[in-house]
This record gives sequence, structure tokens and C-alpha cells, in this order.
Amino acid sequence: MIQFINALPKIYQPLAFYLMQRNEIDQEKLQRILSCFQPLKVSRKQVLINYSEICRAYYFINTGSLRLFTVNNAGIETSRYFAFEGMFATALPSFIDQKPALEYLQAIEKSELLAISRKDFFDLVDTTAKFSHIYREILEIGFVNAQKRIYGFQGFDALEKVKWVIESQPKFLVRVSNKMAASYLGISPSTLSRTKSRL
Amino acid sequence: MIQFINALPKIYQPLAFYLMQRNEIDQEKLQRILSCFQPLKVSRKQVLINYSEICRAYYFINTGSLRLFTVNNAGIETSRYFAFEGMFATALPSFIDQKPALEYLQAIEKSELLAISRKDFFDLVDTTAKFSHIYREILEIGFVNAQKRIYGFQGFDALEKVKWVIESQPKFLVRVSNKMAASYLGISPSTLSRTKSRL
DNA sequence: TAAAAACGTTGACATAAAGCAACACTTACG
DNA sequence: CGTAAGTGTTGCTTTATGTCAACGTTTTTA
Repeated sequence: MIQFINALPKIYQPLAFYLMQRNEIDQEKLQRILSCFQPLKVSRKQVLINYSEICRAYYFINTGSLRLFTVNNAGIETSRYFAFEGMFATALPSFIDQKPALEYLQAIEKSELLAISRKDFFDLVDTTAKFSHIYREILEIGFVNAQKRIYGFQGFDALEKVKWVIESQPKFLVRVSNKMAASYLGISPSTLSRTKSRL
Repeated sequence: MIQFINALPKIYQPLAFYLMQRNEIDQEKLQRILSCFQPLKVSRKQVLINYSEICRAYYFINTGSLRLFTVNNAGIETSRYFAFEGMFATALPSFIDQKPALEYLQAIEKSELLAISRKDFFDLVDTTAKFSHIYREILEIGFVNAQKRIYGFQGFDALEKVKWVIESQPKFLVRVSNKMAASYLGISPSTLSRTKSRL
């Protein structure tokens, strides 16, 4: 199986490993799944999904990073998710219910992605037990993370939030700019800067 | 089918309707699903799942209401979910990954529930396509709601949070005490009281 | 490679909300 | 049914954090 994966085009190898890692898949199924994903290069700051757009694809990150954020009436940015190499990302609520995203999916840096259309995605979910299971896992993990974030933030002051994010996502503050990290933590960039300096 | 449901014991009727509403199920499957649920009466304030406990059941509410909350080191309560008649509730993260809940599931009032064990639940998920689909829906809705809550709260002041909750869950402030509502909104009870008075 | 734009840090100041306490009112329960 | 515990409201004071602005540094891009 490892040989099979190594024989694949390089850009499909990380995804193949991702899929294999979760649960054993036979070559045929794996091939079928991979064939639904199209390579896609995006530049720094490029927007993949716009605020009023309906999300029609799911993205796997080969290199680079993406972020999900929204902007409220007052012009305040809120980031809710950052995805790096080897992770999936999309505006999932919109992907699920096909309503306007009300958020942006944007590349933070120049990135190489694999994209699967919504149609192909749900065809796989409905016809491939393994893929259905992977989707379930994506939802479960997404749900659990969202809960952790709600508890991790509520009633916490700036110092506690920063400690929490260092503990639960050690790489986060290193890879993400202060400004974006602040918009994720729900504090101002100045407060984040001050807080880090007294850790 | 309606006749079939009406012929069921009263306590199973709301759940039967809930299941039917989502997608058509034949009588046999419905019967099989219902037979996994055991009736359970709990008193006001009774705790169904404790902080360090591993969650082993899913609950459907016939009458009454439940809430999920946690208490941090400083003794601050944070509520993350309230469930009323006709809704499902459990400490889902713990139910999924079988780690300590790190939260409490508690009856707000005297309630009548139907409980299904984790084993039976996942047996149904794995053997009954319909039930698998219902689980997927539960996860999707849970995920989407969590995202809304994250965006709905971040960077909002007390007034905006209260308006947001009135808009997105009109019944909420009516059915839940000020204290609990405040712990859900992440503001103090006094601030909630003051905020409501200037709406 | 140099100019411009964006970013991080820090200080001074303003402010929303927390904490505390007192009181009236409601609800719970022996 | 009456006492006790809990809840909601409101005033006063304190405090954490946001805002604004200035400055030096890093990053971007032409």
C-alpha cells in the first residue's frame, strides 16, 4: 500500500496518507476518492469563498494555510479557524446547507490545494462507507473543537485566553500574525501584544 | 403511519414524530429504534452527567429541560447549551470520544426523558442508514450552531449579544433564568438585567 | 534594492462591564 | 403555610481592555 501511495503523483500523496491514516482503504476506493480532487494554486491573500457566496467545494491543503473569518457591521474581523498543511478547510456551514457563507475563506500565504466539488463530496459520502466515515469524523472533530473554543473563551480574561491557546494549539501563535491571532482570541492586537510580554 | 404512531405508548410518540419528521422510516425500523430508548424521570437540578464522568447515554426530552455547563477554576459557570421538549441532549464531545466530560448535564426542571445507551446508539448508526443520517444531521446542526455562536459573540458588547440571542433563539430569554442566560451570554447577571431594561 | 505599506509594541486616556452590596420579590420546601 | 433560600434589580466603585497615536521594524512589491 505504501508503494502504491509512493507511486502516486506527489500532490496526491499527503491526501492519500491522510485518508489511509484514519482507516484502511483498498486501492480502488482510494483511487476513486483521489480522482475527485483537482489541484489548485492560490496566491497570498486570495479569497476562495466570498461573504455572500455559496460554498461549493472542500479544500485539502498540500502547502500553505487558509483562514476563515467574517467582518461585522462595525468592520471588526473575527477569525474562527486556521488550517495548515495536511488539513481540510471550507466554509462548512454554507457547504452543508448551501446558504450564503457569511464568512470568507482566504489563503494566508501562497498555497497549493486539492479541491473537491460539493457534488462529488456527497456522492462519495453516500456511496463509499469509508468516506462517509471520514465525513462523520470531520463533523465530530469540528463539533468538539467548537465546544472547546466556547468553553475556552467564555469568562476568560486576555491572559487566560492566551495561555489556553498556547496549551491547546502550541503552533498557533508562532504561525499566525498577531493581528489575526487577536481576531481569533477576541481581543485587540495591543492587548495581545501586552499580554504576551507578561507571560 | 400516523395511526401506528398514535398506537404507541404516549411517551414514545414525541420521539417517533421527531424521527418521522426528518425522513420517512418504515414501521419496523422505527420500532427497532424506539425499543433502544428507556424512559427516565429526573428531578429539578438533578445531574445526569458529572464533570469527570464519561458520557454513556444520549437523551431525548419529552417534558422539561436540560442544560450543559461547566465551572472553571475561578468558580465561574459557563453554559453552552439548553435543550427543551422534543430536543436531544448529551455531553456530545465525551459521548463521542469517551473521555471525561469536563462539563455537567443537568435538569433545569423536573423532566421526563428517553435515554439510549452509547452502544445501542452507535449500533443503530452503523446498522440503520436512516439513523446514521439522523446522527449526521445532529452533528451538522450542532456544528453550524456552534459556529454561529462563535461569530455571534466575538467582539460584541452586551447589548449586541442580547439582541443576537433574541433574534436567533426568541424563546430563550423567556424560558431560562437571568442567571443562566447570563452564563450563556458570557456577561454578568447584573449586566444582563441592565441591558434588558434599555432594549 | 529602495520606497511604501503593513505590522508590532508601547504609552496615555476613555469606557464598558465586573464586582460588591443592599433591597424587594419570588420560589422552594419542611 | 411560613420561613429560608434564591433571584432580579439597581447604585457605586474598580478594573480590564479598547481606542488612539507615535515610533521603529519587518515585509512587500514595483
